[in-house]
Amino acid sequence: MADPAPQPGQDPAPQRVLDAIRRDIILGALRPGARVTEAALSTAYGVSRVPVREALRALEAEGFVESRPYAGSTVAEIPLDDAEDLFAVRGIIEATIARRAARRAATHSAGQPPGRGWWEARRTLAGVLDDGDRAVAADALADLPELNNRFHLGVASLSGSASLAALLRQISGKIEWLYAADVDSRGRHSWGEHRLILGAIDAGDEAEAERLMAGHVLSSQRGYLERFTPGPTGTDAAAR
Amino acid sequence: MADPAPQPGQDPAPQRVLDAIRRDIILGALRPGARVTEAALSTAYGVSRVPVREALRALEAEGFVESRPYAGSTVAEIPLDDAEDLFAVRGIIEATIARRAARRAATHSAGQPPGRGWWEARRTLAGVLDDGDRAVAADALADLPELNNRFHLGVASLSGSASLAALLRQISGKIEWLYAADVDSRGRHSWGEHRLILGAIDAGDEAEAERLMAGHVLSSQRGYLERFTPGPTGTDAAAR
DNA sequence: ACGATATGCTTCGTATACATTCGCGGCAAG
DNA sequence: CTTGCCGCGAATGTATACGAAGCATATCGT
Repeated sequence: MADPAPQPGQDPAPQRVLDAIRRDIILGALRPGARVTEAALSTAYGVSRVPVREALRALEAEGFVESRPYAGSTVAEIPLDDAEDLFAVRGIIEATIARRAARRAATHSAGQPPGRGWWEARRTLAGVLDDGDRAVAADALADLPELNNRFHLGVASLSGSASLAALLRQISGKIEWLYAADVDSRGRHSWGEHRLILGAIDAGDEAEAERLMAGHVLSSQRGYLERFTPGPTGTDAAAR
Repeated sequence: MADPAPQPGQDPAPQRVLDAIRRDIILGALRPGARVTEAALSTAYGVSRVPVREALRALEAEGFVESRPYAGSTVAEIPLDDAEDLFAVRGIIEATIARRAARRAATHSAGQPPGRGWWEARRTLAGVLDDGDRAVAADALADLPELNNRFHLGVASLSGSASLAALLRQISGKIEWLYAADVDSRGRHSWGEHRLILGAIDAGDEAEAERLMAGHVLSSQRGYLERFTPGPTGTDAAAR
């Protein structure tokens, strides 16, 4: 069947609201400390208060807003002081994910059938890499952060671990928040590493995949710290 | 003033439902794959469907249930295959938290005023340690997992990093799920280490706090693996 | 002038009612 | 006998309405 109307057109609405609010927070449209009221959001997005409530609850679980009963919700503070530690944790998570993905690829090469969504994830990943290469060639650096995110989430899908993928999603959002308005930063210099990582995964080389991913995240961290911390001594460079 | 009504009686209700459902999942009352319907939960807990929806959305963010639009929610699978990796990631997070807590304690000792909730968290932690010692002395091992959890979350509060605390909460829930019905396992042998850790934190010894916490988590992991994996070779010991 | 109390508004929490969609059983055609 | 289609039932998604709790401000008394 060609699925005459299988496309729901758009996600169920709480999802859209959730993504929209999170995007507004990450991109700075909603500043930390700002009060976010249900009524305002519901009118802004043209939905009822119930979906907004669910979205706020999810945002709270993700750490983007803080709520107190009967006291309302406010946008949380950007975790500037946690930058180094967040990068360190992300490094471990991503490296583990890469290793798991490589292991799974090796298992599949041995003849065992891959999981249900494996081929789909693998194909999506290939498309992401091609899109990224095109964006780099066209100097469309504004698209890179989004593609970068999709690449790393794609590798998480490849790893087959929902737990690790969820952790990555959470911490990745925080780090994206750190980059804030600095959109065109994670430039082309690290994009090329993606192909190497995926190559190691496809080859089933666990150690190499883990090593490459760890270095990839580390270079990202280096780029961030060089740009945002005042002094190299790194005492308390908090912009707080 | 002495806060005439500091005790709100009970948590706001969505919170209670959330904790109750999560507890049912972790303790096995709700088995993986089971369908969880809003109506059933609302009647079971005597609340409306809206708070149940919020709880389900939060559970989904935490990875305990999986939902598809218009298709309902089901209890997720226990991430048995992720045990090792989850412990590894948890080790990094907890060690980082311990180091941060020690750094903060050292800063405070230098004369700077602690954050708002610091003293409260520190006092709570002391109480948890005492309660745990009493439980150990009375052979009330059933209380230890809960106290263990409160200790580690307390240290997270001491670290002052909401981001790391949120990550710990998430991963800690997963690991608690792994232990499942094995309630009286994380026995007394590792409880005594808590006091050492807190001592290093109070002394402001970052390196020691980090080292002790890493070893503490590692011993917990050892205990888990020894109990649940069939063979020492560790091929594919998945109970799947 | 300062503080405590009281009042009003805003916001959250909950319940009820209606629209939309998915899954499944039955039925008919090949 | 298999296969495709159709209709029904149940559960989810959404909207609206109402009661309860906090917070801010204003007023009154000392």
